[in-house]
Amino acid sequence: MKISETHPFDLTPGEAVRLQEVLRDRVRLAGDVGEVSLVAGADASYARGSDEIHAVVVVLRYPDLAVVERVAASAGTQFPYIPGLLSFREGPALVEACRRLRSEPDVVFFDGQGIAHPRGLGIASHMGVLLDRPTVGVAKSLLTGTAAEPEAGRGSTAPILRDTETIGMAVRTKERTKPVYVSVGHRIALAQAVGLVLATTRGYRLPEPTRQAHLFANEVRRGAGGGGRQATLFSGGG
DNA sequence: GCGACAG
DNA sequence: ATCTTGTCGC
Repeated sequence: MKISETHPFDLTPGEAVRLQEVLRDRVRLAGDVGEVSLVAGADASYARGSDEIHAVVVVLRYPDLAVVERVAASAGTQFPYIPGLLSFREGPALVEACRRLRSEPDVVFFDGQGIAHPRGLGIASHMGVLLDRPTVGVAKSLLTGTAAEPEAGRGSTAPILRDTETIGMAVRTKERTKPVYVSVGHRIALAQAVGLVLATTRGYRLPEPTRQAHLFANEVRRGAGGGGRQATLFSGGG
């Protein structure tokens, strides 16, 4: 996957905030992804006290959700986890993993917020701008904004509000389970983002692209004796 | 000033 | 995010 744009990541928290305020104006909240044939999930993993980030991207064919490609990249970081600045910690490894991808997914799901962020630039939006590709934020909890509890049934939604503005959607992907929080990353409409999350969920709380990325990231970390690269490709099995 | 706070 | 066994509920 081609990286459209880049910038330094070794910034101070203050510089990172200023960069977010510049990049947020580049985010596109609309866009029709059209016919979807490949959906990717990206995630990162790391050991408790470690600053070695293991990032992965897993590409699934849509709508059958067969895994078509997996790539991983590991990178050290000095940036700590600070709420609101997650992408400055996980971003470098994620960008490198994206760069190693041969596939051109129609949309990429990231673990965390899109525009449902204090400055409108969660990790999904940030990565979307750098990749210039449609991205969606799928978070397990809220960073900012409020949302009512969606109705009990799978597929129910409730808007994530910041004042009167809808910045995302709480989505019940599985009954009797806490909802996931979906927000536009870049170049996609919220309704289509929510539709894709529901269409790629199979019996678990998290959509398959995200879930598969989660599993693979842990696999990479466990087996990464400090190494850096690995990639796995699957030819179409249909 | 205090509490909240993606992963 | 990670550590970490069993356990209660569907």
